[in-house]
Amino acid sequence: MTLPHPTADQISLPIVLAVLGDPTRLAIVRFLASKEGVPMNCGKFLDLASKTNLSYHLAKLREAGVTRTEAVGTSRLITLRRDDLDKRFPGLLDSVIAAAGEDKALPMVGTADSEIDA
Amino acid sequence: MTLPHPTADQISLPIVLAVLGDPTRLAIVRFLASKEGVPMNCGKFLDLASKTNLSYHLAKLREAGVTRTEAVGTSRLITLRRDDLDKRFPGLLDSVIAAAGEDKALPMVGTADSEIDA
DNA sequence: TCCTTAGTTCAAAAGTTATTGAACAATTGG
DNA sequence: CCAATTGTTCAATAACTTTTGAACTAAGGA
Repeated sequence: MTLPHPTADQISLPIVLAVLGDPTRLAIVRFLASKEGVPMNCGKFLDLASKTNLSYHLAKLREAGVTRTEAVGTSRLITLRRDDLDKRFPGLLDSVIAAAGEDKALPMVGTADSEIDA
Repeated sequence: MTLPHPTADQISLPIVLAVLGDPTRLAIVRFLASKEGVPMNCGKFLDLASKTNLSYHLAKLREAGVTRTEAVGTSRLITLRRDDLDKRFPGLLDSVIAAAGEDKALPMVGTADSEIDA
């Protein structure tokens, strides 16, 4: 089962920028980039926002074409759409991730609690 | 006379992205980039929005640190803050401008009328 | 089957941003 | 001085976005 995603050519620059221009979503993207290749479920982001609110932000990221979300059981596996973003907007994702990596003001995933599992 | 601008280190990534995530402002930035070095006055952008609305969008760009605005007579001379943006977020401005350059959906400066003056 | 875990949906409330018009200020040219 | 040009401010409104809680669905394990 796959949720609705834009095709690569439907991805819009102003929408991507607006979606990344929110600290919570930028923190999500930074974390996805830091674990690139490893699909994350929504629970990984619970120190950024409530479950309901995360559902909202993750939908925004998916609808903008920034992330890909795959439903597996009751989970959603979330990955960056690096290939499509690089094709559409070369260099953009990398420069955003690099800049976000330096940003002490952004909220952090994994500062709150349990690094029980790896 | 200079209007209030953030210092280079006060420029915030999410704020810059949010400010660029608006089609009117992105069109302004694309036009500034296409004439880089040549300071533009507000009137150059009148085919994007009303005078009042432009004042609002140009203030947003200035307050975010994306543009520099210098008051000269009754005019405002507007330039991109490329040096500061490149220092803070290397590669970001270039990738945004390149992507915006391809974007047929963005509004255009100079499509409406008078190329009377150069 | 029943319970838990994982996440969505919905409607409401709160907050923010964009757009408008009318009135204003400041500079410049006649 | 007067009028035109250039742009700002203000208050109102419209339009969107974010956040919330309660209710819900769907899968998986005991």
